Amino acid sequence: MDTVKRTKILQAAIKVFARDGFFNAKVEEIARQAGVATGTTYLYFTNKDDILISIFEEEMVPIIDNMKNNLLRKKTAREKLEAFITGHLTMVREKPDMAQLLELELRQSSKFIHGYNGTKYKEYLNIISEAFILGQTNGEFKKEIHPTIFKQILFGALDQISMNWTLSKSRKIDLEDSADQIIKVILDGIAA
Amino acid sequence: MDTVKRTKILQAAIKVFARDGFFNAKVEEIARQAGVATGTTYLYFTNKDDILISIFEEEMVPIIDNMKNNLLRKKTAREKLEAFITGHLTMVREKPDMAQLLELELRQSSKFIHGYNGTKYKEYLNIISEAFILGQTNGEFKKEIHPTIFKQILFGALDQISMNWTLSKSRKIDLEDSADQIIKVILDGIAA
DNA sequence: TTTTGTATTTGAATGTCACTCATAATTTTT
DNA sequence: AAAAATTATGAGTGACATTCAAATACAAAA
Repeated sequence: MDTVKRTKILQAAIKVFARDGFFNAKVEEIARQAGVATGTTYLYFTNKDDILISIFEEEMVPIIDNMKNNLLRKKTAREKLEAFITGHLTMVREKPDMAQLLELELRQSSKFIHGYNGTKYKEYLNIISEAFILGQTNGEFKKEIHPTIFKQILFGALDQISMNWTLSKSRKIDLEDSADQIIKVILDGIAA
Repeated sequence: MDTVKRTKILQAAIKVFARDGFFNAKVEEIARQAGVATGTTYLYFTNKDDILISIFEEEMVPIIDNMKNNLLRKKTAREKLEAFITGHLTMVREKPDMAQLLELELRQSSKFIHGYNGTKYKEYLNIISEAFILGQTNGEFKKEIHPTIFKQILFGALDQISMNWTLSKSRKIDLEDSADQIIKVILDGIAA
């Protein structure tokens, strides 16, 4: 297994998917940009979906790493969750192409939506629940909220905001601002 | 424009999409189930995506209607938001096929994700922000939170939970329970 | 009723890919 | 350097979505 060639194909795929979208991207074009024949692609990946999912799994590694390190530096659970929220949105703002791939294109892959047990996806979400559990243990957070549900709530909120920003042509909404608002709502609630 | 035939095709499409998924569904099969020729489908819809989006737009009408009526009966803004949350999850539980279509298949449509200015989608989300604005006006909710961001936070959370439930084979998680948790987190925050 | 005109329907044909596989090129082993 | 094993190639195949020339149904006029 030639790792160099595999990586070349993945890098080409990132470009092509970002430019044309997953659906319109042609495997032939990915191969061309990677400097290999169409068939070669299928020696390294089982199909087009597999290319996309592989991009996800591999791009998530440094993202998860980075996020975990950042949270390590924070003392309270609240600070950790705040760091997750701002960190996620900063990532979306600074790497919009990658964000578009992970947020939008990935969801068009049938294989991803159904039956995909993405380890990296789970790992990313678990950063949230771990911080939350810490907060429950040390008395910062309410005990009656289930960590598994909480991580879905927070991630769902973040994801929706990110997606909207990525989709909006103008991108006039300030993501820093959105981060503050999410923090306020989720951590403090909306009651006056 | 034969409305009867159009409806027949849409009904057939709902069945086929629910059974085979959007991606695997064949237009020929939809036409067969509707009792028309393949080409006829294209007299009523511009393409496969258009069929799916039309289903969405039309199925959303009674859902939106029903939701608005329910909220009308509630007095406080908090009660309205609670009703929205439980209403949405009840719908997901009681019409899982339709939920799967609206939550999962729809997002695999490239046309829907990009550039789709879904009126009905917006209308549904706006129910949230209207209730929220009411709460801000009458002093129930904090004034510093932007209604547009709030509706995305709440819908994102709801959607994530719904999607997970729909995807999970076992469906062992109780959606009633999830509703309570979302209400607690979003309305009251997580601080102890 | 027949004819002429119009709107609707049909399904075979077309075009576009994802994916395969027989052949070729390259590398490794003997 | 020949044989064996591995890797790469790209023309070919099959599966649809979509189209469109021809057929059919329908309606209005004669």
